[in-house]
Amino acid sequence: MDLTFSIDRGSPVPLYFQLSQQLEAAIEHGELLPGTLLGNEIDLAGRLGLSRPTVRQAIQVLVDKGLLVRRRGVGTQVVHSRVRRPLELSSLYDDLESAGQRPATRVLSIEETEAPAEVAAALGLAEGTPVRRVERLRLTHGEDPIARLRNYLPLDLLTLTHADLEATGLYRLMRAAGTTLHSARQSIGAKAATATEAAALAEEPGAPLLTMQRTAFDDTGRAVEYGTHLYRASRYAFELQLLIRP
Amino acid sequence: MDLTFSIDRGSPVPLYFQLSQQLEAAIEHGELLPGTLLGNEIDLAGRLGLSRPTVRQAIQVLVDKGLLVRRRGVGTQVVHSRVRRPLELSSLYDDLESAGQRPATRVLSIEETEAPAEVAAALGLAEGTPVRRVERLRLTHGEDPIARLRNYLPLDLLTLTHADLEATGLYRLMRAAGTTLHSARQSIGAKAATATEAAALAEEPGAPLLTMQRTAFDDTGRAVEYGTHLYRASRYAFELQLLIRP
DNA sequence: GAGTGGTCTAGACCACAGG
DNA sequence: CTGTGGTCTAGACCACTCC
Repeated sequence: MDLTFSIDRGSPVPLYFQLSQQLEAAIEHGELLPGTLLGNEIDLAGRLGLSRPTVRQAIQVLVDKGLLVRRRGVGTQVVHSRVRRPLELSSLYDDLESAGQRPATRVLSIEETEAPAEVAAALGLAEGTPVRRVERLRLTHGEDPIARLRNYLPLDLLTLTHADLEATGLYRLMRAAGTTLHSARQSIGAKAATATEAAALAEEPGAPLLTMQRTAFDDTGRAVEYGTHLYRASRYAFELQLLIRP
Repeated sequence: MDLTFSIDRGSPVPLYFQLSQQLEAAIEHGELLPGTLLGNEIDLAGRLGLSRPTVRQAIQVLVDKGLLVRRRGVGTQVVHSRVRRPLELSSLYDDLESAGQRPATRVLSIEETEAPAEVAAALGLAEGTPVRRVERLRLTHGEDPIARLRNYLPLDLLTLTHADLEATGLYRLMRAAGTTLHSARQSIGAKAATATEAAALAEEPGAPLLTMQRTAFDDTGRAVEYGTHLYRASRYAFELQLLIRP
């Protein structure tokens, strides 16, 4: 533990966050190897000119990320590799964010419709309430289709254009419109492709498809998006990492 | 906010945890309705005879669970319904824990084999290292099969018997043997059933199956279990809730 | 301007792990 | 026994939101 961390008290970045970022970088770059003890919190605080609660807060951030483990009477250790680069919300970020980079997006339609029962229930609206429906195709570099994405949104949240959606991704647009996504609930299943679905996705009828339904909630717990998506099983899988609460 | 919380300083339960539990119960029972402001932290601390950091710690627990939202300059609010009862790690708990309750388990085999490449890579062992392989069938009340579960474990972790596995579930057994699960990494996909798989699961060949591969890690980041499982898409879906980090 | 959460300090005592 | 993290206190100043 002869690493040096530098804390800049003039920065607007919180001290605990400066420290946690530098710790994370050191772990990521292999300067802190798996199993390494971090040294006790009080010494660390003294060396950095911080108080112990501030150091604890920094460490807690990485414990929450699964990079460090605390053991009472022992110390704080770097976790034994592999639990890295979480890909955290692969599905959600890949679907909603996707800044028009790797996978291309083709917008099939943007329409105002009356919410079917399933959608109304998910969004907490009355059946038949007008909502916006967006259908998109996700493609690999303009070639093979990967997924058909169908999203429903309340009308008052934002306005959508084909150009925006093909350039920027739904998530960024919602964020720009002032909506902060906070949590989401997903259900992942599988089914055999119907003839229509197969045609849209360049598969054979009966081919296995992954299905995903998601409801996303903002800050206040309001449902701001419901999506029901289809993925070609031959081209896509959901990666996810989870921490287990004791 | 005329609720009364009682803090017992004689209890071994941490004060912040006593408070967070009572808050959670109040929310769960509808005594604190969605949207309710909690009242500022300093007053709350004063009323309870606690310090502000302790109250903050209690609130933070519920923020992490997605039950409360903090807004600077505004206050702390109860989230607008629906984001409740997370089903948190449905897949993992359902698969590993399963105290022999709802879904029945039939143990097909427990064998010592040499780790194939895929398993060795996941567990961080050399290819060909001896490992324990467990195959189980998950059934609804002894009738229809739901899933075929295949797990690989290092030999030194614990010993397994058919009786134990049908009664208690792998997760509990590992815990009893001193292993604390800490995090897991999963991949969820889909495929068409082969003839063999179809026969085991009472499906037609070609029927869609959900596939899941999982590597579970303990405290120290050591890989302690690798599983590759098949679920009948007609009977099973993964439910999961995730929080989004800003 | 008033009120809120966000951050930070400098201490303290306790519970648990290990030799 | 010593050393560790776990909890807790009583303050302080700041940044933000809303009126």
